[in-house]
Amino acid sequence: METVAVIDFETTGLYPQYGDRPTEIAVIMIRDGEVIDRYQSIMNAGVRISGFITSLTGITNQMVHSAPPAERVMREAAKFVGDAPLVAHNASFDRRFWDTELERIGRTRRGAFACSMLLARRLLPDAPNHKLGTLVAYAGLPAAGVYHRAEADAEMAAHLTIHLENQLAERFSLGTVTHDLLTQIQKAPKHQLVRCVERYCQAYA
DNA sequence: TGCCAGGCCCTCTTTAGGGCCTT
Repeated sequence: METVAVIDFETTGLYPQYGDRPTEIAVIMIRDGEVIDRYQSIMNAGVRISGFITSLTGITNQMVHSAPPAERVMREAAKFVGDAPLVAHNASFDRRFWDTELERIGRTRRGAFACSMLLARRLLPDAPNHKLGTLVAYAGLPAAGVYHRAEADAEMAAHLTIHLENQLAERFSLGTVTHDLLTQIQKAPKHQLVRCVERYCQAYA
């Protein structure tokens, strides 16, 4: 599989359109089933962190106060990702922050997003739920550190993505699993997983 | 925590509503 960037944001809240900003980002680069590189940084976006977010993530106002500005961190992160296609757990959330922060520095996203949660709903339908931590435990993957910190969550999402690729390759006897196939699967109706993979294989055989 | 989203899925559905998942 091509090199893919698995990203995770910690933020001040859920809604960039209402002023929420990132406090931390991590990017885990994976290729051929292995982690090959990583980037992580806390960032200062000039927005106060609530007590709830500090209790959730452990990231304090003091920590971001001494961190580099969000614009600098996002430029570094965008350069690190380059043209690689992206993956995030519940990607609709990270995609909104990624696109909003890139717009702030005058850039636009180049790679498509795949979502490990949507993929897990199709490939691991019997999991108790499809939270990142639950899926990591369900699949027997190693916990990568403290939940709700960007690097640990991105690392676990990366291992989950690799696991889902392996499940897909094994189930459908695929030599390689492309990021494009992942985005096709997550867009297909849940009950049409088999048909979606078959169509993809026929089109690119 | 606030009661601010969005895309997906399920069902007591389709002229709808609620839960999941992310911080």
